[in-house]
Amino acid sequence: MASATRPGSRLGSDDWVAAAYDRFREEGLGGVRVEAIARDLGTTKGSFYHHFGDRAELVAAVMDRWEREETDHFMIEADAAPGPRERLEVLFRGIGQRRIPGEDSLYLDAEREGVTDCVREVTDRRVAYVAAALVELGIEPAEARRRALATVGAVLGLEQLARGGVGPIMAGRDEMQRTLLAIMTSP
Amino acid sequence: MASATRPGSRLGSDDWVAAAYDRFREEGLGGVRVEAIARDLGTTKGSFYHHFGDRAELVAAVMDRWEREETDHFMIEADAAPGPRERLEVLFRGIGQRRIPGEDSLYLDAEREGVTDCVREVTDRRVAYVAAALVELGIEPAEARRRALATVGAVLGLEQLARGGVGPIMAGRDEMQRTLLAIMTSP
DNA sequence: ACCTGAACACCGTTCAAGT
DNA sequence: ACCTGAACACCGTTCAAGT
Repeated sequence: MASATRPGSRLGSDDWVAAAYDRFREEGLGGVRVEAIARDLGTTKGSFYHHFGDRAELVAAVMDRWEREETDHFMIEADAAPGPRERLEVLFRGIGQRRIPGEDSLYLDAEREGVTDCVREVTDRRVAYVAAALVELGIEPAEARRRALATVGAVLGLEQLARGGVGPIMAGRDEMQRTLLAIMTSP
Repeated sequence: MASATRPGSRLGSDDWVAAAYDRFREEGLGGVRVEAIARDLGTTKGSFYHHFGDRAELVAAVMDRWEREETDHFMIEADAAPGPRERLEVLFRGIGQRRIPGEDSLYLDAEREGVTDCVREVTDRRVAYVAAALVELGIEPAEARRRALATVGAVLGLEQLARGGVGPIMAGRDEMQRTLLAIMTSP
């Protein structure tokens, strides 16, 4: 395991978070299991409860790190784009994309794991960013906000459908993004 | 439990499905647990494996029944609407709605539970129905198909966001539906 | 043909006992 | 202050033994 620590030394809560994050990266939140991580660390699951109240606390710590590290990359990328239209293209691509395998099921897992607030915050930021771009394109703020919500919702929903294998989505991903962009920016 | 059978009599696989469906209704697929259902039926979990190969088979049977019973209601309702526009309104409302608590997490659970094919089939039917209504409104078939996908995706995605509590979605559900309808039917 | 009871492997959580 | 080891309750799955 990537996070194996020098054996013999005692563990801190950060060691548990690091090992948990490794598992999240590859398997999603479902992979963040106390007993399995204890195995990764070469210790017993009993010792876990000297660092955390329960598994939910560990999951929350993992999500904190995820939000800090993996969340704003494509907004930074979009900022470099010349105009609002190009910015939207980058955003559409970015919202639907997953950088690490663990993110694949994040929206699916968030509710069951009690981390909807974290995911919501990230989504809020994205909606606001899309809305700002639409305002730049001449759409009035209230309508832009509604369309931004619809857009982000559509990208997430299509992602969901694509995983379910509905129709030609997987094949026509770019096509769908162009369609969305055209519809959402129409006057 | 609703499905408690006359005690003493032996059980058939249909008894297991009935009891499982009761649990699905109230708790979703996550509630379909062999040991818990055995308790509901007043038997042991060991006996379950004389009727099914594994839990996945039971889950598949539950989904079969769900697809037969809960899936086409709002299309029938929509058929009664006077025109395509009214039909779309009924559809938008219907797609986002859940009739039983267990459906709340269906899209979330489908992948983990290996029942994406069933959900996909239902979604396919809905996309086709929306596309047909858009064609009736004068949009050419290929574009109608793309927009129908975007629409169903958006409704599902917004549902997901609403559960996560993003922004004013919960408050402005009707408003979002009107916005979607306006955007998707624009020439 | 169906069922029971125990077993096993995997979880999360608690806690007495050790260092 | 941290850790181990065993325990408990909950899962899915298997299987010998019973009816």
